[in-house]
Amino acid sequence: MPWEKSFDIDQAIDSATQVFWSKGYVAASLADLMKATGINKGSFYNAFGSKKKLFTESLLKYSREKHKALIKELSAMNDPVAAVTALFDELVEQSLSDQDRKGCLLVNTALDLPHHDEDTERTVKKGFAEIVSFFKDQIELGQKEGTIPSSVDSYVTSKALFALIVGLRVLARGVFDRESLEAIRTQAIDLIK
Amino acid sequence: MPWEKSFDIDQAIDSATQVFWSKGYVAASLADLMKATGINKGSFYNAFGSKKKLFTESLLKYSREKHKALIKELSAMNDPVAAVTALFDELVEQSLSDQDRKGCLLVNTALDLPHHDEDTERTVKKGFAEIVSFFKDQIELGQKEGTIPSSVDSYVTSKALFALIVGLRVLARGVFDRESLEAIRTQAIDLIK
DNA sequence: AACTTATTGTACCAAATGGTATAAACTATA
DNA sequence: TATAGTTTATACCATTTGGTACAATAAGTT
Repeated sequence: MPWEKSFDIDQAIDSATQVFWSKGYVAASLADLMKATGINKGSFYNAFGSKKKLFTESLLKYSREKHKALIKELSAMNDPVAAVTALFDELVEQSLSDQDRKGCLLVNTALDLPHHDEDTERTVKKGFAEIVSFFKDQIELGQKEGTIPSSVDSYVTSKALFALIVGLRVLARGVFDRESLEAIRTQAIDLIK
Repeated sequence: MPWEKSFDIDQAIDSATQVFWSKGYVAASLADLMKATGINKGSFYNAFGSKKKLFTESLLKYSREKHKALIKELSAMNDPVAAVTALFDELVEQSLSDQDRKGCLLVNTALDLPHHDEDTERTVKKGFAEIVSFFKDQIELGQKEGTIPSSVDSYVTSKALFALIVGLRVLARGVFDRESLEAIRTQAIDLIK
């Protein structure tokens, strides 16, 4: 085995993710991706096979590192109401502090789902299902603890909370200002009070 | 003034709208638009000036005819809870019956706002503001009537209801099934009960 | 019949698209 | 040192992109 790869493939995927994230799959050109990753065309196709395959890897890595990591952290709080509140707070702040208003890669991709393949559809659905489950788990945990009223329908409310997040992430891309985004947050938390 | 336009420009805009709606602005090519409208390239540029200008007209016409018309109709019901319920019902049914899963042109465009110009941003914001206002008006009307509890914060809840709609329209493009969409609807109505 | 305008078809444009091919240089192991 | 795989650079590919130019034709008004 001669000469190990001289560039960090993981870092390259991260750089590429930034491009897909801010431009979208179609608008992200090979030239953009090469520039961002700093990888030559030859090495690019040798390493990733195609633009599509790289996108798949980007999406998976994003889901794994951004989504799952956050959910895990929040679940560890062992305080359902605080965990849900923290998630909304985090997303509001994240959205407002991002100058590029990239939103969420999974949400952006979800809106474009009719133009993607089944692979992508599966990844998006799975990533989303994890968040809905997080909400459902937190609600049911809170109901056991007595911190969340038993009148809350965990099935209905977990899906609604998730829909609010999706709405928040879309509207944060240029329509809503801080005040309006915080209104969404306020109502969301109110759902489990 | 010789020879009036032989094709219906309004109908052409509608046909173009379908293309923008299902493919998105960037992915909608001139070839697609010419094929859909049945208009030759020469006439196309003579009539619309550019792809961008046609998109602007499409967006305005969509907002005018689809959004404003629906809101006006619902407001005329003079029954706030029923009007809000009807809006969510309508959107769930509309989303599920559309084979192409096009979603809402304004929502699709909103997610792409960072890549559009100020013209488009203004149109989207205005269209959305009208829906938020609709919710706010209905809530306040219901509170006067006594059909909606005064504990509801019309500012917060109108924005949250709108975020739910945006989430619903995104998720209806491939992630959520009927049951999940109806959960959003159920929670939405519960907000004003 | 003259004039004005709309329409159509075709040719053309430079630029960008995703992707392939290839040759040379480089580097680690055997 | 031979070898095998990685890198870079460049050239190339057909196709598509939005947009322009133009001549021919059609149709209504004066």
